[in-house]
Amino acid sequence: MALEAKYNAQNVENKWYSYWMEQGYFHSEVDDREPYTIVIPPPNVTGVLHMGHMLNNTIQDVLIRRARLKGFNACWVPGTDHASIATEAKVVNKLKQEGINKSDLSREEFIEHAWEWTHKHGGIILEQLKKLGASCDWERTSFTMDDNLSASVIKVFVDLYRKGNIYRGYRMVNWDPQAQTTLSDEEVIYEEKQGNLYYLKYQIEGSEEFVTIATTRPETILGDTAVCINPNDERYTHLKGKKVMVPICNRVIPIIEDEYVTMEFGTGCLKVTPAHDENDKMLGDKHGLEVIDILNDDGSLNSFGMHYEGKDRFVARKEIVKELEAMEVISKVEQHVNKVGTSERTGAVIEPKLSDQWFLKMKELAQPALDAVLEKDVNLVPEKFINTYRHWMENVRDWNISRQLWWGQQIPAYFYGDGKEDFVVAETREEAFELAQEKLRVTSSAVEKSFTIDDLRQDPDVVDTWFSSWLWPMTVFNGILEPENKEIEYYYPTNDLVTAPEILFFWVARMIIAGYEYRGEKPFTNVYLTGIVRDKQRRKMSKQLGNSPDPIDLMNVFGADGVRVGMLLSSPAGNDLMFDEDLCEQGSKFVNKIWNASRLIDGWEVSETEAENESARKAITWYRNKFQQALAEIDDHYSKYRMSDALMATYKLIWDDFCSSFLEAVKPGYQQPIAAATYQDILSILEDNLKILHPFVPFVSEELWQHFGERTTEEALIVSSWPEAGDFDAQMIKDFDFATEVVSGIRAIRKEKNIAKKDTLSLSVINSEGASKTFDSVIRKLGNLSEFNYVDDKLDGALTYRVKSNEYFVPMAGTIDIEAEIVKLTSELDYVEGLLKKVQGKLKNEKFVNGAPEQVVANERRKEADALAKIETLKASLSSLQ
RNA sequence: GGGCGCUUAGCUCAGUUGGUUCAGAGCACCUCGUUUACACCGAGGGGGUCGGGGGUUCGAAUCCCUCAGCGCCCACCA
Repeated sequence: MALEAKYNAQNVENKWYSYWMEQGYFHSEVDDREPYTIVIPPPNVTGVLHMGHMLNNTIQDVLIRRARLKGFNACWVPGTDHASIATEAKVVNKLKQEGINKSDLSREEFIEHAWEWTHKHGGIILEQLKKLGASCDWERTSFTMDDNLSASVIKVFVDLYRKGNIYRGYRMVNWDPQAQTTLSDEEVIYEEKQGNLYYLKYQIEGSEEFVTIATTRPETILGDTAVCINPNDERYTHLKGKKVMVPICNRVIPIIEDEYVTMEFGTGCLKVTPAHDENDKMLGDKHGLEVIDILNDDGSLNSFGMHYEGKDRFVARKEIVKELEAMEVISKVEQHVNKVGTSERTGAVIEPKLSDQWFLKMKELAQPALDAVLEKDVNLVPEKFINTYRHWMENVRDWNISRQLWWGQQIPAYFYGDGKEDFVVAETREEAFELAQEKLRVTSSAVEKSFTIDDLRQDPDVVDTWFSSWLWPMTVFNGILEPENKEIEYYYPTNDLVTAPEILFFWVARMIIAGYEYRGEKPFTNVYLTGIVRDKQRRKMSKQLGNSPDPIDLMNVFGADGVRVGMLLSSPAGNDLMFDEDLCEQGSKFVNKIWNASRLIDGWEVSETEAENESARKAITWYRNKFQQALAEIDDHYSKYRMSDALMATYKLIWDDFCSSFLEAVKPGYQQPIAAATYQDILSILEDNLKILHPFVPFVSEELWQHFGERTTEEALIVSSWPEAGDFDAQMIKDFDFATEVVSGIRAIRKEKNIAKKDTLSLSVINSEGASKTFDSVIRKLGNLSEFNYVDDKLDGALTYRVKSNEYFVPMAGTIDIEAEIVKLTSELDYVEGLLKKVQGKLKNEKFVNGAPEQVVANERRKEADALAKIETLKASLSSLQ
């Protein structure tokens, strides 16, 4: 059956994806081959596919498909992340719409709702990836809340605790009043916001005098426990040792001295609120100040807020300013831009808050992970991220790993008493009970008889989502619970990780840390950092802006292959991708081109008796060389993770060399059959083309591959082989390029003289020793020449053109525009004479002749000789015309 | 405030150690062209003082200095 005139992406894509799945080509099992492994950056389980995923997963699929073709045991592990904050927020929202508050539910009930939500929405994104053609090993699909993954997280927590890496600390943390949980430093995004700087007067105790402080957060004055000045500030020497009264609450607080205070900022007097500012906390610790927390967990003021109790911090701020104004203690209000931390997940303004949290010491753990990258044991692509990585790792801070949420792995700490230290950490409640009893035996004279296992209270918090995903490359192979199982030993370390630079610290760095800690080995060898997908105005694509096209729609319009090509056309590693649908259109045009070229071949009548055409034979030899040259380039690009360049090299090979040159040179005349031998070679060339196309355009390539041969299930393109690299004859390729230039000359004349393609012409060239005659037959064919002669002298009354130093003549039966010809030749003469002058000037320069390498000088001399010869010819031509 | 990076054709980007075919590619644009795969096409063409200035060198997109603009990361002086 002949190929359809129009390529139907939808049908073809569904057909082959199903076939690939049925045949189990995506599935990998441990065997004798060398493994090639990628673990997917797990998208949020309830997320939907966006353009970032498209870019990311297209790259991964290209890598995995090429590895499969290269004979590796290719394994791409898919999965999803439970995304504790994001998912919990969605579930809370959904319940709210049903009139249910989270606080009305027990933990178990809430978790049940969360699972329900997960099962309903989870995995949609993975189904969408299938449409893109992602050749993941779906049998290995993992979820960060799977039993064994959760168990791994608990095991690691306990282990790190016992090693002394995890501790519980009363520390300043980032509090999200909306989600009512803490966040890690990395989850806080600082945004510049226009605010006010209020100058407030605090009365000095036992005096009518005032001291003026500056603050951006007047509502926190109720939590003030000191005013701080710089001891070197001569303006305030008289204040030393004095006390001041906080307006409204009239609390008397000391004036303390610390060089931390910047004398130039504001008034040089700083109010100190240890409960609500990290630096103030530091001052408070240093000077032994009281800590007064004025806020509730939801961001409203508590009883220390006095008559503002119950009011939100921002409402309270406005109202307190009014009250202070009325009291006439505001001396000035300045416009002030400051950076406000907001929650990555909820967007709420975060509040520094003191609380008991779990922390992981990072400094020591980070060291091997830092060395790994600096020593290129783990390669970051592009390398510019090494600096960023180093900077972060060298200054890494302890990681707050507890979250006040229910959706996630509950922290395996069990409290048995009311004291802050009355807890034990264990994998199970039973184990915890034993430990607790032991501890009680030590601390109290007798174990309390009434103390039972049910009296243990497990810490209600869960661990940070990243505390589960940092184990991902290990846990997907169950490498934590069973460190010596066959799979982890075979697949780990994985090869390439493809992800966004935004999560370099959240995830990538931590995976490297965990890898070294738990396997003594890196989790992956190469990290390909993609850019951010932006729109034409360089805005980041986001739901809120509504500037992100729906990937599914795109694939419906342009086909998955087209979109894949579109994603890769302009996205070097680490560079943002300015997405434009035109790129996808270009992609689908490319697919169309491949399709039509195949249709041409498909339509030929093959004849066993037909003699081989010389032009075709020569073109086949040439293309095989050209293919090898391109393949070397493509392989080189791949080795450097230059995906766009690999694609572009493939694109040009197929479009320019294969379609425009090769097919034109081999195609039989109208309704002529093609020689069987020629045809077979063309088919094998087509097959090689499909192989290198497959990673980029898996669907159309498989469709054509299956069309042009009877393929058993073992012979599908997806599991065929990447072409072997081989030598190529560079001179032959140059000779062919020369031939196409000769053809271009003919075409130019046809155009100039309005001679149709179908009318044959005659071409003559002055016999020159330098020129290769290898592709004369191709010139004849592509130029549609009736004859192609070598002559000793120039032909009169013929149009002429030059290619390099050869002069070509096309005898014209009709008349030539002598005037125009003279003008043309004269201007060319001018140009060459100018060039000659320049070259000779260079050669007269002794510094150049003596200083430049011989080759360069020789090249200039050659140019000079060429120019002189050309001038000669031009002058001769001119004189013959005049 | 500290660190890193970028600036090459209208757009997105290549340009390895300064030197031959170094000023390039794709797209866009312009001209011409549909009987024999493809107008989702073909054949041609125009377009850049390589951000500005200075320096090193026989020679600079490439090395150095400086100025301007842009971006990212980290820190967070109320």
